[in-house]
Amino acid sequence: MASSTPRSLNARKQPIQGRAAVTLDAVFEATIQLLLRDGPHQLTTTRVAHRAGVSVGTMYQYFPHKQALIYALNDRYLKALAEKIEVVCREHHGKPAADMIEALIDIYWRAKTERSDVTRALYRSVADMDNSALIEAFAIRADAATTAMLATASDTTFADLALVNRTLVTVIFGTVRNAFERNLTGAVAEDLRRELLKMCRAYLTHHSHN
Amino acid sequence: MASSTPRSLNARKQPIQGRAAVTLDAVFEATIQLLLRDGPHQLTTTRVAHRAGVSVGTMYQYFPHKQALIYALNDRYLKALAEKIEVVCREHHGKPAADMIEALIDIYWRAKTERSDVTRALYRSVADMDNSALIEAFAIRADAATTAMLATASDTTFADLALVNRTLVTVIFGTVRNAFERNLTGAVAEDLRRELLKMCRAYLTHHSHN
DNA sequence: ACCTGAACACCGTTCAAGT
DNA sequence: ACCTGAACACCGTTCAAGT
Repeated sequence: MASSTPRSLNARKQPIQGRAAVTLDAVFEATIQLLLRDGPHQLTTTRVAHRAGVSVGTMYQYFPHKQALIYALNDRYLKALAEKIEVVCREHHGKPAADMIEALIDIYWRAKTERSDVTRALYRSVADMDNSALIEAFAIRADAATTAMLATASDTTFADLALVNRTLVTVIFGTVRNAFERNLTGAVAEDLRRELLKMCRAYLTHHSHN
Repeated sequence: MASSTPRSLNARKQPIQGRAAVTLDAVFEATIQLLLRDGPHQLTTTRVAHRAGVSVGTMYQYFPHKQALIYALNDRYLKALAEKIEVVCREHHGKPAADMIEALIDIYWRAKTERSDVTRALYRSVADMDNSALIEAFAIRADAATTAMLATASDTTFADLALVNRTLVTVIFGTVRNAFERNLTGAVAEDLRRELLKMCRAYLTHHSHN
């Protein structure tokens, strides 16, 4: 009884009417813009509301608190990313395993790098919030997509598909994140990416040898 | 001239006298305890000061603002981690490359997992703060230690040591972080760790073949 | 020389009053 | 039915007053 129930991070209501959807879009847009321009520390509810052209009270109709707004923003981003991964995975069904891995590295890397300012802003915004549910939802979709893909590899069958898949996904996503955090760019980043691919391929070869 | 100079994240003064060092320790201890118990959102300067048994004003003598406190906390943690890595690397000079990698994975994994609550609290605390300087300082120390180690491998020489080293370090650290973020524990985590080692070894073999 | 804590500006959140 | 924004509690930060 001593522990307080955490407040829900879900949005308070769904945009059912068109007007509400427009309002929501404006709020999201204002949030990301302010996040990019001034950083998470300067992101206040008043400023978001003002930039979105609504009152604070209206914002609180859609988001029960500030964290829910940031949560929703990250949710949007991760859902779009999961979508991209699913598409690429589907496109590579039946291809050789090495090609699959290359495509996976490629899409994830590009998605994070294309708008590195947005990626960075979102990474930084997410702190001080319990984002495990977001991470898990994303991981489940990504795992499903890559597992389904790997199962159809034209040149390899895996004794333990789930294990190999989890390893590859964790290594790739983790490496990209870390490379990003370390600010590796340009030629250095390209080299790393090539080496990551080599590494994954060496792992695949090793597994098909067992 | 339009951009504002960011406030320094460095501590305001160094603890020169013994009393000050004690005070600083109390503040750090209070911070980590509150972070663990209530999370970063509930971490207020008033509460930290109260728990540390000092006044807010005193805290502001040592830290120019709240972020500097969190920055210093993470700095301590990363310096201790770098220290551990340096020790392990030194201990493995002259060993086979595969053993080196195993030791590196082991120490990093253990350091993050041993007090997973602390690791998680620090990850979450760091947001909304520019931590790139911290990350970079840590990366430089880790890179130096692992490069020096790999250069002495008894069974392998590397055509491009810097590249291989950067790849290994980025992959390992990134994977551990991602595994951690995905909340992989117990047998699943153990399996992943074993696979990560296999993968790094396969990569090493591939490189010595070239 | 160092510490204190009331005071200030501003933030997150609410809710009575508007339309 | 939905929106507004003044009001409230509380936070980060300062600084005159203490020792």
